[in-house]
Amino acid sequence: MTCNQDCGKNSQEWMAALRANGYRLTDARKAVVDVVINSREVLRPAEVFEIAKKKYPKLGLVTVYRTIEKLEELGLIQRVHREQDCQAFVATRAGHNHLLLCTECGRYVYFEGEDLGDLFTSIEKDTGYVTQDHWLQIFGICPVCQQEMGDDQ
Amino acid sequence: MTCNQDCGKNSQEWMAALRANGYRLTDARKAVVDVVINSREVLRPAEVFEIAKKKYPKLGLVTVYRTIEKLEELGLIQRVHREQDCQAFVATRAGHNHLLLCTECGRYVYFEGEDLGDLFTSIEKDTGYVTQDHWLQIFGICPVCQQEMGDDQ
DNA sequence: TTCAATGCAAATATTTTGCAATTCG
DNA sequence: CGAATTGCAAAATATTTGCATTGAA
Repeated sequence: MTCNQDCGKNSQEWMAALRANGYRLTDARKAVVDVVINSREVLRPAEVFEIAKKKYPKLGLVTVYRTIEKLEELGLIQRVHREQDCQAFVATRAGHNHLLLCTECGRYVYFEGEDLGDLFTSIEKDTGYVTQDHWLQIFGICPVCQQEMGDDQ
Repeated sequence: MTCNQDCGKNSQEWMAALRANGYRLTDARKAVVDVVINSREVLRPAEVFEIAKKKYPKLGLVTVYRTIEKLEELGLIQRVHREQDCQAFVATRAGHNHLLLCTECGRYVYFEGEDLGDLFTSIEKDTGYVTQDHWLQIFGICPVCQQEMGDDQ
């Protein structure tokens, strides 16, 4: 089972990564991993829980939180910030990519960022700050939601 | 009293804006406005509360939340998202500017963004999304914290 | 004088922690 | 078998709401 954007990752690799870091492969973790890796949308813990519980009814919300914590620690997922919600996650893609997010449904795609190196250099000179990291995130409406919005009108 | 970056705004203007929108000018609001407009750092509601209470001891935390809500609604302040904290605010500056934030102390400066128009055009073509908005935010260490870190070592 | 605004207390919502039972390796 | 993991319940956080009192206009 590969992830939604052909990012080259699949749940077996994620489970292997967990194993390699000394974590056990439990059914609860498999359920959470499957949900996150296969989602086209950004998901919040409660959403992961609802979906994963269908595959693994014994699942507890606490385990979702704890599994997310480990996946984030291993760099397999990353937190996405949106205006009113900063506890959503997506599968990480290799390299420094940026997110384009649908504000209607949470569907996301990665895009290659501009080379902002020159900008950073000039900002460091102007401000005296040493830059460490940056976020570039774009919000919009995905094709599916455009279609649906058109249908409604 | 003007704000920390000579943004051209002062607390009287903010109070006038509140008044113009039908809100009353209370001592509690003056205290909150003064704190936010004069802060060099991004502040969370609880921090605003602690500082503003010194000027106006009767202040309640709830009033801070409610005042922040109104200031945001009027576009006088904007919410800042950071890795583990998305309920911090800064005075808004005119135009589309981006934030450079110190990860140590929360000090911030605005910088003029690149023109990302071309990027948006090409992304819309590639993905089928219609873009609406974007965040570009840089994290780093401010000159003051660089100094302090140097002193410690 | 009137009604918006306040501040307390209580209610919500979200995330974390303690712990006994379970399960992976 | 032993230790990591789980899931429940309870605790801790953060934010919002209800309401009687206060105070701006």
